Amino acid sequence: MQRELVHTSIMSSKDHPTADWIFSDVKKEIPKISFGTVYRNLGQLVEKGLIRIIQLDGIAHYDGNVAPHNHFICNECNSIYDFELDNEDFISQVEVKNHHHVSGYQLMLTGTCNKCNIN
Amino acid sequence: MQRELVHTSIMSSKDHPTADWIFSDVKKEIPKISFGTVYRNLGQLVEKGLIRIIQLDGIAHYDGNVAPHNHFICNECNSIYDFELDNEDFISQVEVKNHHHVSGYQLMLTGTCNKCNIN
DNA sequence: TATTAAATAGGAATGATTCCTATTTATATA
DNA sequence: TATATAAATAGGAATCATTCCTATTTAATA
Repeated sequence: MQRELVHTSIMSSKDHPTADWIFSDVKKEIPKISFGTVYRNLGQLVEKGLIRIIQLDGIAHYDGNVAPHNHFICNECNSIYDFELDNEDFISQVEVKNHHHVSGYQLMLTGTCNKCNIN
Repeated sequence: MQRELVHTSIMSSKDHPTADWIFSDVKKEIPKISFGTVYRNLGQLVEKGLIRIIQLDGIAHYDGNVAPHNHFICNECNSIYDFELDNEDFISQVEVKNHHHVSGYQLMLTGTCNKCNIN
């Protein structure tokens, strides 16, 4: 089943690949795979909660890490780094101050990563 | 100049309108305006820092509020609310722990807004 | 094995956005 | 003011990621 190949492709790439990249990658194993199949399986994997989708400048990236975490995008090398926070008090802040009920969030920082940042 | 009309259209809409919405809105004043003009002017306004762009499910929304603030998206009515935080210690957390240099960020919470949330 | 359901390839269709070009409008300069 | 130059525009074609459609293949089940 191609769905598993799509899944392992995402998991093995420690990056946050696009549908296009995944397509090319899986194609190495199954040359006849089609774009439709990749997208359909990506959708199903997202629905099952096995992967996450990250919209970046209007194009979708996929993330095999479904544990709660955040993303840092380097403006120079365009790498996407994961990071975790010690406390996420902004959730309770918003619930208390604005009386919304928060069920999810996405935090994305941008800047220069430690590799590009030549101090 | 149409650029100003595009700008005031965004400012007057207290929402976070899409290019499509802005196009329709400005069209009321200038029926001959084209999509190309709207997009070109939106791009220039973003470049000048007069508006901000928010990517949401792969389509661009525009925000006339350029002061630092965050967004809450209601899953039920799809409204986008602005909110501010008292402290944003996640920036220093990431700079200290991951040694990246942070120059900007985007925080987006999702959930049920106080209007949809019938307690 | 026969029957039914799910998955697939391939390509067409869609929709947001960008690009291109001839024309119009604004700006600067003599 | 008249003229040259630059910026802005309309309109539509082109692009690109994504979705949709359909005939065919594969898997699951009785």
